[in-house]
Amino acid sequence: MDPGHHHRIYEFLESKGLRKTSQRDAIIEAAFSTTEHYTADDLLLMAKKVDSSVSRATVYRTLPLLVESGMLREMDFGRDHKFYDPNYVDHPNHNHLICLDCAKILEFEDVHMDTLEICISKRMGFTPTGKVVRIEAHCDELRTAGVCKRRAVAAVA
Amino acid sequence: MDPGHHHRIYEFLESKGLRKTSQRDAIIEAAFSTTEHYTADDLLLMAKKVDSSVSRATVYRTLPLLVESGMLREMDFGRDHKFYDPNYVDHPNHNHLICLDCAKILEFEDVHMDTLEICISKRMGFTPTGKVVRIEAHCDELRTAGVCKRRAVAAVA
DNA sequence: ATTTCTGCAAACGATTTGCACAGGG
DNA sequence: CCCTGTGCAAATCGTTTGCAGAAAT
Repeated sequence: MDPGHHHRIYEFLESKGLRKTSQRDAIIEAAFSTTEHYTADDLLLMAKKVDSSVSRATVYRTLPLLVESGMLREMDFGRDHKFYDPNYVDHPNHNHLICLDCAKILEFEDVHMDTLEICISKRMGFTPTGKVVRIEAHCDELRTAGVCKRRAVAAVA
Repeated sequence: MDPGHHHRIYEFLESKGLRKTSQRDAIIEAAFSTTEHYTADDLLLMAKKVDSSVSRATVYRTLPLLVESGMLREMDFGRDHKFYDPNYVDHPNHNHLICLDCAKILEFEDVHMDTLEICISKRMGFTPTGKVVRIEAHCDELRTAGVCKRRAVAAVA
């Protein structure tokens, strides 16, 4: 993973008078070692592989910090738990398309969407700071060919 | 409220072999007596005003039915609890703009947004069934005039 | 009569928190 | 040293569920 993530996070922590610890280090390393979305519990497992002394409580205490730093995004996919998305650092304006057939979550960026966000907000008398766009859809390939080759390819498009 | 809501819901319930009860009646009446968003607990309070025998359990058991019927929409506003939106019957494609200054939730419809949903999905090889768009923004009037007259006007635009 | 519904209260499960000790500055 | 961070286990709180009686068909 990009070690720049560590830098940026610790800059943020330092600016808040917070300390560098081995547990936070492990959690941060785990948090940005993937481009997949994960739950708090997923992250606990990943962080434990780096440093087995990491506890669930520390993960739950660190997550809000990562979110506040802007490096990690909390997501509501309408499921039971909260998910976290580490891809906003590299793609700050990306959106999600959820395949109803295989439950895969695809990410996409779209300039028109971003422009529209601003136009609509202005029209209503607002200045937007961000948006959440989630499209739910069925896979065409599955319908026509009976198979969904996409299952393996859930990355930023 | 429009009594047609009752009809449509009971049609749905009947089609599933479920029964018409006074508690469900009270909950349905409460659920569509407003255009505001509410939580399960809010709905319990509203339903109790109609029929005080309604219990929290029944509200929680009825909500998924209303959602499944398509008359009510479950919403994640990124807050603690789930919210429910009764306005999808009349405005099936509406979206939300959340004012970060007064926390009011404004609803809006936009054809371009709907078109874009389809274009983006098609481009990725999908056929969309729905979308969730949430814009977070600051009120211009509050910034320039120091007051937000909008606080009283949270309706479909 | 049969089956679904209901209220109650207990259970659930993800997240939060109080505490006493560990460890960074 | 001082003060923040940690693990543990208990608490929290919205939501779900088992059960025995009530109501619908």
